[in-house]
Amino acid sequence: MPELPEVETIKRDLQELIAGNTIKTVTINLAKQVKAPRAKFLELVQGQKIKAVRRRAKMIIFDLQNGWYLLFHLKMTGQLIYRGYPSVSRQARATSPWQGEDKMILAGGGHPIKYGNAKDKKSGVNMGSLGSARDKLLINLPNKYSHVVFNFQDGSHLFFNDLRQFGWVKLLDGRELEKLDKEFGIEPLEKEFTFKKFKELLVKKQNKVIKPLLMEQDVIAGVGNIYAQEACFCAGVMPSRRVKDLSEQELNKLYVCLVKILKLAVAKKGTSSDNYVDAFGRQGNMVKYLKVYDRKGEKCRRCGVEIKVMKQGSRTTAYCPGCQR
DNA sequence: ATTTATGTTTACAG
DNA sequence: CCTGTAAACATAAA
Repeated sequence: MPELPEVETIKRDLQELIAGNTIKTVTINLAKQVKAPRAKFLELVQGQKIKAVRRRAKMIIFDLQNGWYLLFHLKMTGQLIYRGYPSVSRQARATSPWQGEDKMILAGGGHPIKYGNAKDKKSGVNMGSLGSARDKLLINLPNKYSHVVFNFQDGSHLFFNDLRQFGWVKLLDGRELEKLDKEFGIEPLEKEFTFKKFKELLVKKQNKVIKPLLMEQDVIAGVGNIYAQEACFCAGVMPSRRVKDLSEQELNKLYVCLVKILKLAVAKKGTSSDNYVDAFGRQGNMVKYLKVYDRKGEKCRRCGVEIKVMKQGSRTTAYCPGCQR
């Protein structure tokens, strides 16, 4: 699920909460999501302090004290949910809407889990009977999707949940991290992402179709299906256009729009729907600002024409026939 | 009951 | 090189 803005949101909150924490033990419930031999993983991770939390593309990186790096990819449905106590972070206590009660705070986030009325076999809890989004996340941790759990020295926990089990956690040394870093493109929220640079990158791919191109991780890192669609709408460009047919002005609009939308999405703590909760249980608010994504059949907020969809590769692209040329 | 779709990425076939 | 498709998996909606 999460694209750059959602991963950035999770990263910021985790940085605040667990940087400085020491991992006492790790519980691995589903070994295939840990891309390292179990013994090696435990050996190198348990007892380590987390020096910092970072993001690259759609990945979260923990810098460990011993020089190794923990790398998470949430793919479609992964979540990193932190459950701790107010004493863990004074600032977290001050800003969490959930202080008091059982004295726990929650942070992290990820894909919404629509529990519907399914029963959690592990706990026997009927998820449909639960009320708020908070209940759904808090009550049942670890739940049947908690495939890896980091238990900190101070008694708090970080749950790596993943309904569809596509996500992973890796353990890399410095050289491997550097190598991986090179496989990804430019970070669109960094200073070096100028229009000149954007144009340079795209011009190398003259024959490509613009919307899927925006999602290519080795060109621009972190842009996924939602924000690529939104950038095309904002620029008034049909997602099926080829780079070679785009004017200078259209390229410039795409650049300005992409940066603007990503920044807005980070400020709004990402896109969310249903019972999704982002860090601290606050809902991401970006969904209000989406113009085409998930709006098939609805009227364009700008021109009133009905939003249509097309398939590009295996991904759905929504667009406005009135606003996009 | 069956089919389809899902915010990701990779592998593979042509 | 490019393109498109399936596949990893679970769930909800159609």
